[in-house]
Amino acid sequence: MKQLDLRIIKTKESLKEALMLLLKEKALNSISVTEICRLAKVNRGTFYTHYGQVENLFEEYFKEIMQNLKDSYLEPYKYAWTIHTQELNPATIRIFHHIEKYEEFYRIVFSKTAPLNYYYLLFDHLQQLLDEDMRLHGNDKIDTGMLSAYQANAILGLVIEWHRQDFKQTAEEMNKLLVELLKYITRP
Amino acid sequence: MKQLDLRIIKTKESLKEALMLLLKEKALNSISVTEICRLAKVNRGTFYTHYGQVENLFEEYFKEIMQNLKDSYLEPYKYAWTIHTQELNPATIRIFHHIEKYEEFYRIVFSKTAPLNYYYLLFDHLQQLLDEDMRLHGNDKIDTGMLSAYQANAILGLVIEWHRQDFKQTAEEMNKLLVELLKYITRP
DNA sequence: TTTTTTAATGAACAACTGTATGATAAAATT
DNA sequence: AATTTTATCATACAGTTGTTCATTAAAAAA
Repeated sequence: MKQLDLRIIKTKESLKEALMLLLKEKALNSISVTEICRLAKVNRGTFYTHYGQVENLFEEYFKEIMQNLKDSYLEPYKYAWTIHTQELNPATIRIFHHIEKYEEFYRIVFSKTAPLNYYYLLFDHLQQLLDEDMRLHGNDKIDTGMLSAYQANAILGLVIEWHRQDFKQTAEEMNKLLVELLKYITRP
Repeated sequence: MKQLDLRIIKTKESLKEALMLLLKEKALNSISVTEICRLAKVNRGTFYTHYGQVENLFEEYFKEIMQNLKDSYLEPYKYAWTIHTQELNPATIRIFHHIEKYEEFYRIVFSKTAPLNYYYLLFDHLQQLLDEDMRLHGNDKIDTGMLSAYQANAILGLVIEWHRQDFKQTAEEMNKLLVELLKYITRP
């Protein structure tokens, strides 16, 4: 009967809370283990029994956001899109709104110093969503795996451009832009 | 009359050489400043007067490869492609061969721990090449900036997938794959 | 060649890293 | 409630980091 030790839960919560506080002040790559432990009032050795480095702690936060991405996809629609229903599938439509909602988080994930791993993880989640959606509603004669990979790339490319332009567009505008681009590409 | 001090050149060369040696043994993110300086027989303080961190030293190597990417684009064709001349522009055709040539380098650049910054730098170079090519040979009624950004994303997405599959395809196969994908996308 | 400039050096510094220890106390098990 | 398990703790260690400073020596300028 393996029960989760309450001490572990408390320690992890303290560490996460400390990291969240620090992230509002400084960049992820400039936050030290010592700093987190001081703020969390947790022994430094204890940090190392759970996480090897600050990034591993951040990844727990990452997983939460990814779960939310998936959840928001399963939720009934509630955004202000209208025209794109036929042109974009639900997973695509929602990704921009999701990112808009967690802008602070994605500023970290797409910052210059962030490890490429976050990009890969995000890619995997997005591809999976697109792939599931295609198999449910799409043409089943095509290789959904390859196509979802290509589409995930296209969308993430657009998201990166969005980030580089400091998220100045709204999520709705990004959806429109994607539709325009697809129109241009598919009708040369 | 600002002349480049010979001592600086020698120091930088030693440091670079040491980094290159270490990169053959271990990952970039596990190489310490101390280690490089020990091997290069350069004082650690001297390292810090030129570079703030190991990544900055690596970026000099990065610039070299980017220069080569540009050079190889200006060179006359010498690869074994035939069919794609009408379907892909020269910059696109060459990128896969270039990456194949410097596979070792790109394994580092696309590794999970590599900072996203390398991706951004590579993107910028690629986009510039595509944009130049479009303005020379392409339709000048369209927004080449936006289009080159989209194309650079599509190609880099494919390259990332290539890396994740351990570069098992040849550069020529990657060109063919891109042509196939574009065909599929533009003829739905 | 001599003088001037300045890059490289060695040494020292506080702070952080990653790891290991036995002691303590909180939780789970009986 | 008593016992067992184990997470956390304080402490210590050698090694790395990033910085500073006076000294040395190599290069550039005169």
